Amino acid sequence: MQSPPSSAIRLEPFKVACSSCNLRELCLPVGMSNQQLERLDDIVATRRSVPRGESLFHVGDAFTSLYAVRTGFFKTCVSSEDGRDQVTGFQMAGELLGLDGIGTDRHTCDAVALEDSQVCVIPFHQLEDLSRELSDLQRHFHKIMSREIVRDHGVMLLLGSMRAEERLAAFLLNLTQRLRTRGFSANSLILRMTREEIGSYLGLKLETVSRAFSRFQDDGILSVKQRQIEVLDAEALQRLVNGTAC
Amino acid sequence: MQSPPSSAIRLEPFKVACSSCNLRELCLPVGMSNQQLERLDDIVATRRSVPRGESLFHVGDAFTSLYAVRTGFFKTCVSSEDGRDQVTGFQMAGELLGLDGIGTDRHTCDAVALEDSQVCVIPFHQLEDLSRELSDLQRHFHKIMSREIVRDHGVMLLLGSMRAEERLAAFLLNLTQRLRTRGFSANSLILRMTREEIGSYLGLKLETVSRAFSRFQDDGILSVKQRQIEVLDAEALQRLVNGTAC
DNA sequence: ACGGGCGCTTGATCCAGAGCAAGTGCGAAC
DNA sequence: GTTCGCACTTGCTCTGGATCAAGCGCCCGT
Repeated sequence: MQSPPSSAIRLEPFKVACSSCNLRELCLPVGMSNQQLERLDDIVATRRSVPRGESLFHVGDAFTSLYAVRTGFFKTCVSSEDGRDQVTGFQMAGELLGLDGIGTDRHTCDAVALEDSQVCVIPFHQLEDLSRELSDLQRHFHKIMSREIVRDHGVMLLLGSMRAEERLAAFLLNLTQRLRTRGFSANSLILRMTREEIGSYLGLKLETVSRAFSRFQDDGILSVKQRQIEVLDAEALQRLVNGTAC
Repeated sequence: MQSPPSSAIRLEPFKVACSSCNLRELCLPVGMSNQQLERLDDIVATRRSVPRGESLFHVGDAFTSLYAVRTGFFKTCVSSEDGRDQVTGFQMAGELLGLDGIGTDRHTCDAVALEDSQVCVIPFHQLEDLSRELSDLQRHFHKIMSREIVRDHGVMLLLGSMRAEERLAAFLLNLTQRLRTRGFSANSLILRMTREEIGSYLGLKLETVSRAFSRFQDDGILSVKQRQIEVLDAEALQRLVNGTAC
């Protein structure tokens, strides 16, 4: 095999074409005209493959680009001076990674692929330049950043005021909602992350997550076979999140 | 008094002039030339006064503008379907409010003045238009949004993995840091919010916050007289946050 | 000056979730 | 196919913070 140097990370310089991407309606270029899409295509010139377990970027890495997940699944995590670790989010196809780096020109979290993944590389300064010309692009980019802030507020609400089972219910509903948007079944999902990663995201220990899964199974709300989850009673999950089931 | 209709909220249409504002180095127009500042002055044409206890905006309000705090102090809070409430942040002079509204054209949180306050009204679409012309402004606005995301990640870390006293220590260090940036003493501060609001922000009950304050006072880390706080040993606070003092 | 109420403190008890420990099962490597 | 290791489950105990309850003190309005 005449493969590139033994780096786990491969750059693929061939054309990607936002204009023909089936994630178009989820990703950055929502609602842009074909003509505008061609301009975007010019700057989104490379993909990058990230094997399971590898990082797309690390805390402290120089920030140059945003990344749109094409295939696969990521987690982002921050850590404090002492080794404390916190998963701040999970990203699936069509979602953007790297917004954290804009503020300081350095990434402030790690982005780790939870399965073999591929991302589109979006050089940020070129995106800024282009968005000064295309107000639709500018508008949409601002909306994406704002929604990220709103999403984080939701997680803060969850972490600050919900009990363990409520947190897990909210998490599962959020996942199924996002899968549904992507055309997948809303009732059957395969978790890409460990119990420990779920726990970190939800501010719980892995045993607590495991117990909550078991409890949901006993109550007939879920069927749980390791990472294969069937949602049997989505309404019950919703009731839990709403606090109605207290 | 021939005052405007008995609304608690007053609009003041006279000129504010970012170019001569002493918050210039904290607020939106960081690092802009005088010529650029004049353009910004044109769109930031009004102030708005918000008396203590009143809201600048509510969940569901149409989003039209960002607000820069000129004087005073705000909290932002979100709430879930059931009455659960979560303070998502506290904003002081020079900080921006309203970024949450961009994503959906509706505000997703309440912004409440914790003391009589005054904000500059920044019509958002005009800001977008201007930032398409002034790349420095565009760049800076993106940095502000990104930093907000990074800040939220920090809060998630705090809520997800810190113990009560660590959370309060982190909160106090964050406050003193921001006050220092504004030229105030780093060791003496007056809290603008109740124990309950601190607790909501930190995912704790007000009794726990109160106990943590008492503990810090007993340990000689703080002097606490109601809302008047003296930081006697900032290093001890830092050690707590770092987990070194476990 | 004084009365009322809200915000705060402090004590006592309770409990959800952490921590610890002992398995179990599945998937990957040989 | 067998072995190894990691992810997960489950039981038991422990504890940090919640909850309940009582009182205090400061500020504000009269």
